[in-house]
Amino acid sequence: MMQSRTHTCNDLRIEHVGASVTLVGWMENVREVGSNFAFVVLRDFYGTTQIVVESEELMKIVKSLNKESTIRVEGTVRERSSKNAKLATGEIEVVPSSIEVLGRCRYNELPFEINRSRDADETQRLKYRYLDLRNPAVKNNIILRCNVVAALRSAMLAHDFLEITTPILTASSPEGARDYLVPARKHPGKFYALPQAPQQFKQLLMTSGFDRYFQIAPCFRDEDARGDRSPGEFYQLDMEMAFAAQDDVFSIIEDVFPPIFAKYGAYNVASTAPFRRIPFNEALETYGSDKPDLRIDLVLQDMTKLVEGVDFAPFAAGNTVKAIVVKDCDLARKAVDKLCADVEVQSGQKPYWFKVDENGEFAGGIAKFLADRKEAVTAALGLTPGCFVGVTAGARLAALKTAGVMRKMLGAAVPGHMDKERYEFCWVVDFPMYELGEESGELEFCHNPFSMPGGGEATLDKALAGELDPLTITAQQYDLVCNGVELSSGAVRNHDPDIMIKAFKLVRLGEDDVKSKFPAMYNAFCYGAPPHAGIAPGVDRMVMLLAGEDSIREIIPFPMNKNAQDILMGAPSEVEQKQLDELHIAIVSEEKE
RNA sequence: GGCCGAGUAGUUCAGUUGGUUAGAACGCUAGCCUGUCACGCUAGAGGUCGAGGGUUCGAGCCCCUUCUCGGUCGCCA
Repeated sequence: MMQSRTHTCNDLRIEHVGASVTLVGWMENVREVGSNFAFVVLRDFYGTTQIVVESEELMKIVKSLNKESTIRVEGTVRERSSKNAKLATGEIEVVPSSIEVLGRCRYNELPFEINRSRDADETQRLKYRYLDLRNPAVKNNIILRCNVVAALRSAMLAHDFLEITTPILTASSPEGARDYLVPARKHPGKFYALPQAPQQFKQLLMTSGFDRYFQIAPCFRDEDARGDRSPGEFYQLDMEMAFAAQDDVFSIIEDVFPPIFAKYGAYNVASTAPFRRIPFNEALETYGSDKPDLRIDLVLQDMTKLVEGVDFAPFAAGNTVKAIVVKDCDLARKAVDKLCADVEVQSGQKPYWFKVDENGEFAGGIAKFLADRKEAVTAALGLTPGCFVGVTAGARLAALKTAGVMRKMLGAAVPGHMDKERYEFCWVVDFPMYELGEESGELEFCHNPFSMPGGGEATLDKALAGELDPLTITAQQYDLVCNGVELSSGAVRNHDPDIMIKAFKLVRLGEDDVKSKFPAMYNAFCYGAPPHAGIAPGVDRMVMLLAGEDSIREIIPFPMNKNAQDILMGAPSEVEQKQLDELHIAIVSEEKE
């Protein structure tokens, strides 16, 4: 057993003094403090241990090695004459009798210094991810991920959920995100698709009589990346419950999540079960977002009526005007301008502002437009000297969303309005079932056509009879939101083929469309389906929140870059003509305009 | 695809109004150093300033084009 070790680099303590030990690991650093005298820092997965080299012979070996080579050290544990309290193994050192080279590092200069890899350029880090991951600060996020997944799995099993895997090669689905397609060799011209989510399979499992299903499910969507959205693939804690309603799903999640956040989170948990439930419309009106960050204590106020008749174009009749009042705000003019510019970049709409000076007078920004109604505005918004008022105006949704962006930025910029170091959960409920398509102007499904409408069949009947505006129909659909991050989306499903047909009829689709678009599910539901509901929290985003990271790439072992490329492995790549031929695929060169 | 930002030594960055030989820190190489632990000291090597074109007596800096990366919007039932 040549490469076995007696201890890890985090094991040895003062009580081991005198023991003969064998350690293996990476040569992290060499500190030469004299001729034929040096301290070698040996690092393995578990920690670091100091090796003291005192002989000419061993010094020769060490000097012949580049840092990050792997070595095997046999020697004796000795008490240090100068101890290092910052290190777990800081009271001892190992005096080697032999040093064996296991894996030579061929380069004396690395692409980045291991312990500072997080400062390196991201492309560089991804290209040398195996070196990046040697950095304990990087590696720890992956360990955290493993622990969280294990905790989720055991919590779900404890709640009597069965983990069932579903196909990775499946059929392309007509709705939703862009699919990743896989050509079918045995079926020229036909394609498999990688699942965007196991949605239909889990609903089929419910129909099959499995009462509680879950899966740490890989999902594939060919859509562009974001800071909190990895391109290509991600993992969900996908779950579904038969004979269940919204509250059943909520209570499982409220049972499973808080202990895991408490144990593994970077911050203390703030929310306890039951989480706050905020109807979609209220979330939009109060926070300007359907994923409100409840760590921020600022709320939106409506001032549409207050500014009626004001001669300022954005306040024109028909527009919605929202205000965010920040008390005791001492943002400098420069900071205000910067904040407004940032809001405009993120929301695509210009925000406005004014201040209340120490005499209660309006000053700066759009103050002059409001001078004639100072008292009314002061009273309605509850303004006091020292207030900063952010104002947004425009079409209702645009004004609300811009205000939402401004709320987040003010919360982050003005001290005292956001306690970052906690987790604030809430459920956003009662999403609208339908919306008017931006291009078509026609009624369309807002989100998931599989959701049960609020009020069920009766509501749809009324809408079909023209007695009810379909835009007021809510779906029994819910989002789990934590710190302004959409952790999860779920719904009570529509398990009744008749109600399904009616739901589709409202968007001008017939029974045939339902059957042809979702044949397996439609047919299955015709054989007696249980009412069922579920949810699918994103594992990557959850770990990101727990790790306190801002980029999703920090918690993925081998992430792709923004452009969905794996720099390390060189994917996507060209393939051999033979492979294309087998798959009946011809590449058509892109025409340049 | 739109908008914004970035690209200078192995790495992270600075580089003034366009003006001599493009700098620093870390890393690397060599030498010195027997208690360092971000070791220290001395010396040294290391640059297609992303690429292409233009303006100019002169471009890292100004203009145009282009590539790459990041952020953001679109997109993500």
